[in-house]
Amino acid sequence: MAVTLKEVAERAGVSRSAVSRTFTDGASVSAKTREKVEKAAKALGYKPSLIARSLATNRTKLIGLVANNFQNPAFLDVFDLFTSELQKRGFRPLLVNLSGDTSPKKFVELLRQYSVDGVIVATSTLPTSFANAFQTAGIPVIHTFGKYQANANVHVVGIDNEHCGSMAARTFKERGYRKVALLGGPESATSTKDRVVGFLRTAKELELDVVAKGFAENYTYKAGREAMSELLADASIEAVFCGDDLICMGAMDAVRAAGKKIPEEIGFLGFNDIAMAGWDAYSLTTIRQPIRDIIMSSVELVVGMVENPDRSPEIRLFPCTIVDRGSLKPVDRSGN
Amino acid sequence: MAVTLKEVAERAGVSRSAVSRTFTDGASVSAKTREKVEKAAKALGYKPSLIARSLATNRTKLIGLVANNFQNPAFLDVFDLFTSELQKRGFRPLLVNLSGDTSPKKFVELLRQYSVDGVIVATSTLPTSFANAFQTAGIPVIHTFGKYQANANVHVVGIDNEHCGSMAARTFKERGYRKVALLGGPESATSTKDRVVGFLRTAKELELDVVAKGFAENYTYKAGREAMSELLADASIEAVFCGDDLICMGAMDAVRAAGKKIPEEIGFLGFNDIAMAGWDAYSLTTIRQPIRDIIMSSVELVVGMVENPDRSPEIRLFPCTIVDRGSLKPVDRSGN
DNA sequence: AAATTTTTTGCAACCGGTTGCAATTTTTTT
DNA sequence: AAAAAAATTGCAACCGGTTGCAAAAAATTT
Repeated sequence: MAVTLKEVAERAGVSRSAVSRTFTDGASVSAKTREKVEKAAKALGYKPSLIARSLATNRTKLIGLVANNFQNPAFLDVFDLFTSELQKRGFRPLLVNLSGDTSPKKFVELLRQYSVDGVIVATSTLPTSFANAFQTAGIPVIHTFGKYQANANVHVVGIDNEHCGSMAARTFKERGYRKVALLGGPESATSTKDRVVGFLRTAKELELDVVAKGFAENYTYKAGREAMSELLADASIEAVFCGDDLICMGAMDAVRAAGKKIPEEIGFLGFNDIAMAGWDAYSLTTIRQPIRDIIMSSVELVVGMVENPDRSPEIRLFPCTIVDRGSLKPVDRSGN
Repeated sequence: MAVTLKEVAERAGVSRSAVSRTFTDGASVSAKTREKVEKAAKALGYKPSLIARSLATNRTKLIGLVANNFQNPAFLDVFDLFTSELQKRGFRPLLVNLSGDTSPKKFVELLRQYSVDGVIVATSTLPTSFANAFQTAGIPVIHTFGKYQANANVHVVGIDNEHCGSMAARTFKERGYRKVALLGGPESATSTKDRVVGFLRTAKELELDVVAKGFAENYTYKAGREAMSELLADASIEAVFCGDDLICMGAMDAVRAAGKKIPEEIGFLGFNDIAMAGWDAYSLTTIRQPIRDIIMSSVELVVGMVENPDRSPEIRLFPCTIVDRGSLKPVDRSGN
């Protein structure tokens, strides 16, 4: 069906190698042959088969993108950036939907069978061992949104979750809140754990009173709403730090349904800065995670690893920033 | 690096063909040989290389998924369902991000080079010629969310947009609205055009007064908000039919910012039923597009085409339904 | 113009599988 | 038990490229 190397070679009156070389960069062909080949190729509509090339070179230009959070709007950016950035560099994403199934083995096998050149594991809800499994199998891997570990043996790109938790506590202090609550994402996520640690530590240092603590079952509006309803029993909560914007919006609506005003009676601080956080109906003050930087960096790293597989593991952490909208009181200038 | 057929054959003491056959379903091998081979394969950790297989069989089990709307939450479901459904059937999605670039040629080349077995073009904002280009190139293609055309030469899966527009008009009539407005998505999208046609036709039949008409530049909250601000000049609007939930939410906030109450002073009818439509702050009455059915059907079709490429083109349209929440008045029972 | 160096070219083997075909083995029929 | 039919097996060619190597051609040096 498709035109092959051989046909081009025949038409151009050169060897198959010559044709191959004109389509391989870095290979040596004289200007004359190149011209003949290109003419013949154009006439025939020839494009080299990447499959055949992959077999011969043992490189596929395919990058596995494994994710398990297909329902969070934050992932729209992730998909958009990943795909367009890989595309720009001549690679292609092979999407793997992990939902539910978390045993690494199967996925390592799968991606190995497709001979992907590298893998980006984009999730914080999976143990670090998941990404490591690829490493062990000899597949270059980046753990995006992964957990920072001093003894890293895998590239990690993300944020310092502990520091972000701390930042949340400091923000509450600045705004004059005393009795605060924590409404985290799934308790098993490393990102949640780390933020909790940072938040509690700093809250203690600043003498904030953590009067309630809860976790949403997953990163959804509904889970946030439900978890908040339970927390609401404690009437003294002045502000809530949520582990995710979606959860936060659910929580806000639970609070409003209970007849409380935001931010007058209760304040909210979200996490991620998804598009909806800017919507009037929520106008959420939130901690922005620099998704763009994280993705760009991950792509750069994975492509780098393909070129140089035994580059030593790196940790890249990006700073988060507060995006101030209307769900927290303004900074308290009264002194204290 | 990886274990190959040959090594397994040697260890099992059989020919390479025998090994190949035990890993190809439908091939004939005796129970005895199969056992020997499987044992050797397990011991060696062998998995057949899909690349090599692809080259030999001219089948890759890769399905191109081309999309250009990575910012709409409606696409979260699309990605989730597509990937998991393909996965279930032993295929894999190769994602193509079209953002901006709309000349088919380049993408046909690209997907052809990767020898994808089929392509799903998931967009209503591209001319039908885009999907046709794959068809012409001999690549099985499904145009999901595509436009119904009597003289179809490409599989189309989606909804009857004209009918949905009509449905919107009827809904307004039922609820007792007279002066209505239309706030469509991008004017160039076939889905928008069709909905407008259906809406206007039925509005006329039912003697509704279409007092304003506008189009958002793209499927975003912001575009919706801006477009609505302009429409708002016409003070007589009683209800607005929006071409997309995101646009609709933007429009609602524009209206609220102008001090009008929803649904008392102005009603809204959205389109798609994204998760946020159910959020308390919007509680949007909307026309639900059965994404799940559409995707499942698309996947089934594309896989079907891979097996039987000259299956004749089919149109599959699924019914939309009204999801009644709080952004429209209840049905008017007063008689007219 | 001959000798040397550099560049270009084609040959042939290889990447890791599949598959048509003929030979062999096993099973069924008579 | 022999003959016929069916199932299994291995050989070898093939899928469509790449690449090391030696020969040939071109460019440079003497």
